[in-house]
Amino acid sequence: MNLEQVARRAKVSTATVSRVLNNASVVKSSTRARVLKAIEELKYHPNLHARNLAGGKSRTFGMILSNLENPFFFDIYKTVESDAHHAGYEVVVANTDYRPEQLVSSIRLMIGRRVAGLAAIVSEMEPALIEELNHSGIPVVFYDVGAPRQNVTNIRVNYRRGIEKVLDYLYSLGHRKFGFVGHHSLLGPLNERARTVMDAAARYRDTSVRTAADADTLEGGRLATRALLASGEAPTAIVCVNDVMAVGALRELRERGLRVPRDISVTGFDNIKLSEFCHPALTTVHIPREHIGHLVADTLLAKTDKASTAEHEMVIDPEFVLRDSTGPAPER
Amino acid sequence: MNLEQVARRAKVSTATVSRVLNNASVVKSSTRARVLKAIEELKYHPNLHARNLAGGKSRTFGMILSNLENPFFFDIYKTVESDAHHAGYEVVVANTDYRPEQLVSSIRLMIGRRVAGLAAIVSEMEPALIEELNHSGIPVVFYDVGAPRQNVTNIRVNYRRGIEKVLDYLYSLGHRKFGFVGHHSLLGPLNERARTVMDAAARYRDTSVRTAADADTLEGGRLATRALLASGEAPTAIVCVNDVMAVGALRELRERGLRVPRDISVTGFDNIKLSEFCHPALTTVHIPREHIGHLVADTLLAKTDKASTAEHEMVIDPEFVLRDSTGPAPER
DNA sequence: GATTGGGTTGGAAACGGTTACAGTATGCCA
DNA sequence: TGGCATACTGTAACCGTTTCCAACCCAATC
Repeated sequence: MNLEQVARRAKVSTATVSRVLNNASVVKSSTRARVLKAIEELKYHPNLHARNLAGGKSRTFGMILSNLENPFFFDIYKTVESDAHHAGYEVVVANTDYRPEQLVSSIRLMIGRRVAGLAAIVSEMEPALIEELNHSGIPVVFYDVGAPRQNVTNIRVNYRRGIEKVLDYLYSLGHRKFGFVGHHSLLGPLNERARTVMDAAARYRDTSVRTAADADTLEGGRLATRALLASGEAPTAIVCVNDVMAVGALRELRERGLRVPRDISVTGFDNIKLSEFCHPALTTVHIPREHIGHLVADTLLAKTDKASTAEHEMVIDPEFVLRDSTGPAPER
Repeated sequence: MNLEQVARRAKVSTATVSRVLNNASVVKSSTRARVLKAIEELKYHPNLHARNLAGGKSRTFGMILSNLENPFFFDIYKTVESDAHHAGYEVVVANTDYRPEQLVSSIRLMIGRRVAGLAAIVSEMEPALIEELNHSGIPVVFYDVGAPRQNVTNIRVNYRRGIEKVLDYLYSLGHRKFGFVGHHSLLGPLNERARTVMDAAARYRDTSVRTAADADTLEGGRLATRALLASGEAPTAIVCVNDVMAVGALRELRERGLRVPRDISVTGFDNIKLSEFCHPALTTVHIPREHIGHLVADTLLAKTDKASTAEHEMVIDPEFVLRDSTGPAPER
């Protein structure tokens, strides 16, 4: 089922069929009709691999994400996909599950596919990989990764500011003992997130912080919280690295008969839809995922369409969202 | 950056480089080393399009889902992806958002990609599309779609049984007025799900059912519940088409000061992780998504590897899961 | 020393499209 | 009637691989 068969059936050359398919240049309308009829009759579907190979172009963006199950990543993906689709591009996704080797193989795959652009929304990235990508000549957008480089746009969220807003608020409510619930990939020595909490808390002389980590899931949040409570004196406020884990934390606390926020306060991060629907609704920090998605899509499209005029670094300031999971520190 | 350049650098022919890449047949180890070195130095990445074209095979499965955001679909996807990856295949996903035209274009795209197999986990599918797929010769696995056909395996969940279990239980608790929260795509005339509720409820003379529908999201569940409560006498139990919408329902009820399950009962469907983590934990129906995922992956792999010996129809029986969101019907 | 044959390697034809370029037909004008 | 745009359409090279088949090398065998 290839061009030649269609051509034969329509009694034209493959070139003409190709022209009809790309509805480019001029084809006599009677010929076009004949070709379309043949395509229809044969249920012909052009081979995309051949097209990409011959055409040299790719109308496909790649997107690599740490955890598509987390609405934070999903929302970004969805926006990018929608924008790209609108512009005639399609998007293929890869999920790394926070596994570095998955990241490597996904990137290789994307290069092999000769995608027209790549968005990497992952928490950490080896410099060597960035180098490899750079060398491939594929336009790349990173989210939250180190130093910007040529051909690479970096979008970063001022995570530190967000955490500080949370801690300031909790401090003002009288909280002095904080617990931090994170996930493994965020607690590596290179990662700034856990450190941010420590640093921010350190601004106040009289505070203490303990941390526990697990996977980036509901269950993970629950287990981390359990670990946190099992070790030493209980905190009066639990700061979670994201909303999903915070919901897991809520569940563990409820099970232990602790009432939120009366007995203990909890905060999330990201402001995913669920944070508004769980009980109690989460005090959290809003990260404008749609905005980020548009930014990513715009950047990719701009980079492929013409010489890049796009910014090379964009910083986004997160917003504090007050809901029902935080309250005054209980008296002792 | 193509085979030829690598070949030139390693002073061999392209055929040899290809052999090294596919580590097939025999290549003298000294030659292989030379080639690998050249590949490394040039940061060469084989062009997958060319590979697929020349090789005629594709090591890629396609997967089309109604709503990847819903953990129900995501869990199936994840299992398939993992199994496929294990067997050396990759998976490309497409999300239809329940939009028929998206489904059509996704299928066309998959055919164009010449995927080695396709899993369509979508709620409805035009016969003409099935025909088109069949004609393409691509092995296909459907979930929950009409009559089985040649080259097509169908996996279906006995949804009716699940709903019946829920209604029987609620009935035994004294409930007589049910509300049904569904979503648009499931309320079409062709769809059996809404009807299932009606039918099952009709077995009891003294019941009444009203329905409301919205999208397959937290917000949708909330709005549908609101619509349900706004119209006439309130039901004593709300049966939701899936867990996500049920969590949305819980939220709306809480906001109205209705306590679950004291004032009103709520049930979900699917048994996603969240149903255990929300408050109150949802009484629901378990659908073995991992099992389904393995089934899908196994079927696809079996179909591509050899002549299909796979079943052509598999039916899965769902299990009732009792939790905290259901209780006796309140006295009037 | 010629023959044989296994282990390696190279040449070149696909795979299914795109596209630059050349060719043909048609209509219009001088 | 010949010349010449103009509007289509066909020919064939090329995109980057795989793979069949032939060729080569070299040691073992006769």
